[in-house]
Amino acid sequence: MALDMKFFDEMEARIPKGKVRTRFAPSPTGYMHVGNLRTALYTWLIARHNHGTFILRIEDTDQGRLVEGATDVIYRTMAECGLDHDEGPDVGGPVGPYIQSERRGLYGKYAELLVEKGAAYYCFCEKTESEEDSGEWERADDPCRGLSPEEVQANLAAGKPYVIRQRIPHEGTTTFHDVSFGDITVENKTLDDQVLLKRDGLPTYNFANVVDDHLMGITHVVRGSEYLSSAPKYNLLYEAFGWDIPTYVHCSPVMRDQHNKMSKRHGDPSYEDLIAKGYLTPAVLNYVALLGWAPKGERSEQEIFSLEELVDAFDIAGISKSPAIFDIVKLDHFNALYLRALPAEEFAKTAEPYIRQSVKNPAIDTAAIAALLQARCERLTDIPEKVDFFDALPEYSVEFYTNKKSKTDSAVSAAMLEAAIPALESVTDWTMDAVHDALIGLAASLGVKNATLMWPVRIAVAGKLVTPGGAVELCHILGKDETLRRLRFGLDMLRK
RNA sequence: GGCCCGUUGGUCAAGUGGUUAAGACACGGCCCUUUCACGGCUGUAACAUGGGUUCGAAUCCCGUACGGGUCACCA
Repeated sequence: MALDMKFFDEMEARIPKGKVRTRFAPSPTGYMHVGNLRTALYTWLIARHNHGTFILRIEDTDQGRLVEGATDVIYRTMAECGLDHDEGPDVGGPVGPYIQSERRGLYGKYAELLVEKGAAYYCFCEKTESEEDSGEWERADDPCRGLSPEEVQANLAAGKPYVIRQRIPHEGTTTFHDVSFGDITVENKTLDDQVLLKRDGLPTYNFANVVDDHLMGITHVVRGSEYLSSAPKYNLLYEAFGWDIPTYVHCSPVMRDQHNKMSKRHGDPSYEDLIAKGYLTPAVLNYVALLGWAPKGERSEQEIFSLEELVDAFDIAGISKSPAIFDIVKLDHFNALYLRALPAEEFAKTAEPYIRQSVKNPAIDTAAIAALLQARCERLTDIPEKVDFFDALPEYSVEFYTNKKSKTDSAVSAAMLEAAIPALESVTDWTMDAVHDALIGLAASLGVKNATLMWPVRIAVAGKLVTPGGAVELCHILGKDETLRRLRFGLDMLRK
């Protein structure tokens, strides 16, 4: 069979040169887990830091695992995170198509080219189960490796189904270089003749990657460390084609604990889950960036990074070799920081729906509540539970009135409420200042410390130990009538 | 089992032959405060292990242990 060499030359001619080009290449399996997001981020950062091009490519060579709507999740997540791409299925570009299933014709041609060059061969064997499943570790040479050209032609002519396998040399070693792991050398005999082109004519992940990364002019390949051990085979492929080898950046996995990767199966949160749980996108991105990467040198103490700052600071050398455990508690901390850094109006707007989940009373000023909440909230989803008492006073225990530091117990609290009620009744203009002055003045005239009066008032109006804001703020937001009603109710309770 | 990789406090991590071994989260204490929180100060806590090399090793070499990855017509 004669290969159309002009075709290959034309493909070569399309490849952009000279600029950094990176790609995020997810499989549309319907779930953007944290490790994926981190890979996307790092890949994007390398492109942006170097004023290069960022490409989105969809790897859908496994028809069996396709999930409906999965590509939309990818597009949406990338857009929400601000990880914009310059080339991709939706925006096009010079080296498309950007969906592997639409490139299917290509891979066969390149596989045949490899056969021509002697670096691959046709295999007509039945599908075999994996060695691991069969319990066999020793792998014999594939019988088709030694087929004569005539035998191959005969099988082909007979229409026998086939795959194309890579012909790995039995002798020698292969060394490949990774930016974070350095040089890794393996003996070729430990590598096996992996399938390049599957029986269905679609390429395997490994082969599609090599072909597409080359044809798309990718300069830096960022991927998980699970691909580390197949990397030597890539080198052999690149060498057989006579192509330049891109820079490899392998990243260790994001773990859920010491032993397990983050996974859907374990119920670990995806990006979308985190957002639904009340985390802010920039906080998630900031935290994820630091899971396996740290700034070097003088910036090594910085932890808070906007996306722009990351673009500026990101350096491949800072990528860690060892796996990092995802710590939701630290994410909480980052989220709290981002929540607090929001302009007050924006926080109020963001928090409003969460406040309204439990505060239905239209007379209650949600902006005032938001102002109290901003410095005391780690997750937006914590809000409804924190503010539910504004609508309805919860049932609470008299023991709440006893607090050592404030020097209160039931008797003292009763006396305080008894004094507070008339003092607040006489406040005509229910402003924050007026309520404040009335209560502080009362404490002074009673000769008790502020806390001794404030504690029982706060308990009576909120019915909770922990509240957003102090007694004065809560009374002010609740309004005069409701405040007095609750104080009287508390007093009754204490008298029983 | 073979091959490959990794190992600094509970967690994320700085550190590239000479440091009192940063910083952050979490945890404890103190201060501030009308509670909680915020903020400020402060404390506990680490170089897996055994050998080398070196005047000197968290840093370099070898072994051991432990962990991870991979050995699919999945990615």
